[in-house]
Amino acid sequence: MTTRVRFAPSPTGYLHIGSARTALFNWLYARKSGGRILLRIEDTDLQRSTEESTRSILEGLEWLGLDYDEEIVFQSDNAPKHREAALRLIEAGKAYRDFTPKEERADATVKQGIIDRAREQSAEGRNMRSNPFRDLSPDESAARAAAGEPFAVRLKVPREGRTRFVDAVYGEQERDYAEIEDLVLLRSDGHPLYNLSVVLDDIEMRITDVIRGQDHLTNTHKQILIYEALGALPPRFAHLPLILAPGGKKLSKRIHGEIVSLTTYRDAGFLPAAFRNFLALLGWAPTGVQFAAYATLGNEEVPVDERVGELMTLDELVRNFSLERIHRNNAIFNFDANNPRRWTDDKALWMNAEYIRTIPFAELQPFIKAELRAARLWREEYEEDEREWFEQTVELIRQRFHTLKDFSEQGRAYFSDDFDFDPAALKKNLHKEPRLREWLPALASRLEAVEPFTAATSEAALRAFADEANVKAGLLINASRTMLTGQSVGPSMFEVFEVIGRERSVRRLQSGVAWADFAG
RNA sequence: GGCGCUAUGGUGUAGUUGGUUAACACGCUGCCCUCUCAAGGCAGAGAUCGCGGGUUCGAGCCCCGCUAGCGCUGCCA
Repeated sequence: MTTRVRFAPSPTGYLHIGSARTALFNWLYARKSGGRILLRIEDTDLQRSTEESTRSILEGLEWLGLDYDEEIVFQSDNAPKHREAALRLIEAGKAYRDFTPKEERADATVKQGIIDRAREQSAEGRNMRSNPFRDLSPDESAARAAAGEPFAVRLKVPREGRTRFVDAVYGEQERDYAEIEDLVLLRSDGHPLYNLSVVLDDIEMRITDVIRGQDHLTNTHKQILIYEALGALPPRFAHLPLILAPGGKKLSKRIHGEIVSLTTYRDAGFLPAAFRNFLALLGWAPTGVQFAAYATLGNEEVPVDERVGELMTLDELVRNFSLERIHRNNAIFNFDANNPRRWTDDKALWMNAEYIRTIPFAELQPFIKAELRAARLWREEYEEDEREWFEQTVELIRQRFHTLKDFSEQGRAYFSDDFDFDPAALKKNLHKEPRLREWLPALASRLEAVEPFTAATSEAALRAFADEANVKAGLLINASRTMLTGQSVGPSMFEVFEVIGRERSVRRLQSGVAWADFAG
């Protein structure tokens, strides 16, 4: 039987990084086993579901490079079928009508209310089968319903027995029926509830393996009960450990903000491959990852079998993936909201930088193009006449960049004459030595005569000039860096000269802008 | 409260059927390289493997107890 898995997010917000990882693992498993991965939008909670959220989920998946097979299923479309199924369960004696009036609950306090009630009930020894309508005669039940009395439909959980299943990650699971309430299948307003809808849809979509967050582990027993009531065979289950915030707390939008949203990483200049790689390593690792990351991603000279580092291409992830290697303990996503340098997990940041400086230029190019275009720095020539120059420049600057944003921010001066000077750089490299105001234009004149204009020749010219003026070359070098790029840090200055070119270099060295607000 | 799950340095992880000084990556510190900053190289700090018992010649790996964290416990998903 072909493996069929599904990713089933509820569209009640952006795509959470935990959900993104669930999607990734489902995708990896499907591709590894030559099966199919389906997408189902669980929008049964009409109040909270939004189309915008659905769009953002689709965008997120696309960004991560996770495609899906077959048509998207919208769970709400199946609501009528789910309702009928619940009603049939009543006919079959597997469920019953509960005429208890609906209890209204304020959304903000539900959680605490539920815990409080559970605590009380367990203290006085709760009987999960105590609902007075459970044993109402079918005739009376039907009569009251026919008279228009509203009712919810509850599953009639057998009095004696246990559910059991073997989770691919967590192993054997068992639960006594006595611990499971007669769960509601259908609300009194006719809306089918999560557990029912999931089971019905998974059956209809012929899902063979359900891979989802560990928060569903204990609820799986309820779903198994529904499968049994329906006379259907449950799929295999694999639950994933959760991703927690520092301190082991739940990672939530309200407390942690945009850090949990996948789009944040896209917008912050992450390469999808890098973030995907990072996500894959949260709660999973290939056998014996004990080798240092191999030097170059996508380096064909490194035999595939020896690539067991942490840096893996999509193909490698697929090849190495297995449910058995998934951990059982929750992972902590490390970040420090008060530290801009560590706004997100260190390792994610490192991995992105690693990808940016090591993937083949051709793979990186489209992302840089998009970034420069967004910053209005892109020129079509970069793909035609100036293609070589563009590649040389990118190769030079990407070595020390961490995100795609750096290409339009720190790297702005390479693509535009309109760039800002870092005040700290001005102070440190220029204003400290007023004589630079004379030296730099003089240096510019020397450079004008250099032929050809390359890193080597510009270096020779600069060093000769330094000797004659009796200044340290380093002083001129650092000053030039600031004049040419606006910054105090960057690639080797002579490489920068070559890439910026004679004309622009000379102009920038002669420019007075950097001295504009210099008082001394 | 009940039930379930988990527990290796700050974080992510490796630790094969129990066997010598607990491994890798990120981060951190120092040095080298050097025109700056990265990268890279070298060196280093950081873990009594949650705690307490037990089995064993020997336990991070097995057993028991405890603790902590997380999850579920809804006419939310």
